[in-house]
Amino acid sequence: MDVDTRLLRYFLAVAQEGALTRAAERLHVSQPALTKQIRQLENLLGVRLFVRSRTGMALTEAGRTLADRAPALLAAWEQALRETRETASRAARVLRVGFLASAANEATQRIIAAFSLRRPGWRVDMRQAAWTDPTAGLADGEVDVALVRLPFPGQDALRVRVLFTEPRWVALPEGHPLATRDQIRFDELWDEPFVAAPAETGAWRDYWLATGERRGRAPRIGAVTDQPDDWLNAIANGYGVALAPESAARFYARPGIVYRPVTGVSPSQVAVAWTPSAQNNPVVQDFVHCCLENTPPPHDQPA
Amino acid sequence: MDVDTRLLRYFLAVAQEGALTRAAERLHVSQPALTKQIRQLENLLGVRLFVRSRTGMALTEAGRTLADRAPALLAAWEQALRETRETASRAARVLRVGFLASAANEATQRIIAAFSLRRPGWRVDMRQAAWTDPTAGLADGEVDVALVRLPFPGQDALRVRVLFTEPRWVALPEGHPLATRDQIRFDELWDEPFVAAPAETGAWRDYWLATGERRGRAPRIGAVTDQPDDWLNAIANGYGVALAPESAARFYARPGIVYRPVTGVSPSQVAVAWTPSAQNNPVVQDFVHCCLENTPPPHDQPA
DNA sequence: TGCGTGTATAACCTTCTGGCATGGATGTGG
DNA sequence: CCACATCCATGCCAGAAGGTTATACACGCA
Repeated sequence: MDVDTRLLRYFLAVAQEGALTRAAERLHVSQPALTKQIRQLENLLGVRLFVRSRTGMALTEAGRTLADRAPALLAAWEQALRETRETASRAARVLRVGFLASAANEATQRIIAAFSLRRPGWRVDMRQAAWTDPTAGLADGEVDVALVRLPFPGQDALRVRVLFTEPRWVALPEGHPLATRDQIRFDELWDEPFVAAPAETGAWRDYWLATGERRGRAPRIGAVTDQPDDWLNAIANGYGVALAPESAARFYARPGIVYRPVTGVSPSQVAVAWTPSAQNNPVVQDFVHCCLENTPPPHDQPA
Repeated sequence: MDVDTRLLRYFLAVAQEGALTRAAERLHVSQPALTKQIRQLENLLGVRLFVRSRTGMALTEAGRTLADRAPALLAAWEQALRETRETASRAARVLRVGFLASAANEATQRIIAAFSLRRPGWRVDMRQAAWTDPTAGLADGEVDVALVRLPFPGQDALRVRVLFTEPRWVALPEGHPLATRDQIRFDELWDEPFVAAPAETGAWRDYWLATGERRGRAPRIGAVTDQPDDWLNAIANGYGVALAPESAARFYARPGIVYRPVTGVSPSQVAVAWTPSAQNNPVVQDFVHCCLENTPPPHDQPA
């Protein structure tokens, strides 16, 4: 009786959403594909998991039983996966470092150099993560340690140390009325369309839309992108504006886009993060120390 | 990162056998198929799990890590599967009963009738198991309770009550020199070719070859079968002889085959078995009581 | 040199999965 | 009362994946 973790993920999504249509959306597959997969899972087990109705899909008792156990199964698999990868990188003397585009920026060079001095036999494998994964691969076990920006979903399950903070600016298309101003109040941007991160990034998306600083007004979404390049294009083409760390003005300068300081939004925090299981990995800890020693002050307190 | 339990099973088989060729045999797939699957698993994880050599496949450190965790993952899945199916059958008021061909024989009718009286609202779903599964579906969660013969592999993980015992006889082709004898000593059969169960049935196969009563002499295998019909044909066609419970003489009588009593082999035990998790399932316990009350004596002690 | 024991590759077939378009059932609002 | 929105199910097609057989390649050994 062989099952794919994919089937379990699909099943859980339907169980949680209570409807094929919404679950399909969340999973980025078409609704007919989900219909077929769920039916196949039921056939495989020989058990009806849902009762169908016009209002959606409701779990049967048996479905409830499976839905209760599936999350632990998936988590156990993820855990085994992480540990396997960690063993591999340790055996090969490779430290896998994930980073978000424009996370630590110029500090990165210094950190790597310092780490190379401290661990001469080790190689550093830098991996840039897509924006859809604000943990930069840490959640999947793709990397041992990551340079990230706070806050992000799942942050509580990881160990985090803040390295420094940086003001958030706004990126505007060149011809925008506000583009000539030296400084902009955030409330002036409330009604602007924003270029946003995909919905599945949750708290991350909200943070860069600054929903907390809008006094309850919903943001307008002009476009959704998940890569730096798409993001820049969307802004340059006038689909919307976007908040970005100050350093983006240097690292993502491009004709057609201007960056301006914004008041009234909290600064962005750059941090180094690792998994609890790497707490006792001396190489990871060495890297963390190199981060702390090669970035400007406010990195005393854990976040 | 989606994985199939099949991939984990394949991986474990190769890890345990230390060679693709032998593992492929055990898994009943071709060696090239296994080669591809293992490579795919490695690509999926981005980790080398084995070092290849002419002498076989040796686990890497990372492979060792995964091999240590995989059995628990598979067991957890099997457990969830069993519980889900059990919930389903309980909700539908169906008791799924597995049985081996010729397990309880004539007693079966009485047991079912008694159970129907005790649990009027319930339906009994009888499922005959293939000989390749001496647990009659209990191990996979296909059934809630099973009528089996002892001993079988995995018996210790289940709850078992012996119902009665039955002498083992021998089934011979009609023209066989011993076919005219009233009674046969087992040592007279030591050099006969036997019709055996498939190798993967382990202790079950050994029991019906009576390897324990051969004083260390290896049995001769004349044919391997996994269905009653094949088994009867193999014997009738003279590929070998086979031990069988006395009742087979009634239930599997057929021209070309004679059954004769054998001395020097222990009797076969017929038992009812259930999983530890069904220990508190009152319906299963009712069925067990019906078994005990509708079979001849020696069912006082748990086996 | 030929054989046995390993793994890898090639060519081919079948099954599975996903996407799109569409159908059927059932409420809901103008 | 009809048009529309919201569900899930079905049919059809393309591409990917798993399986099989035949064969290649590497090596130790008689």
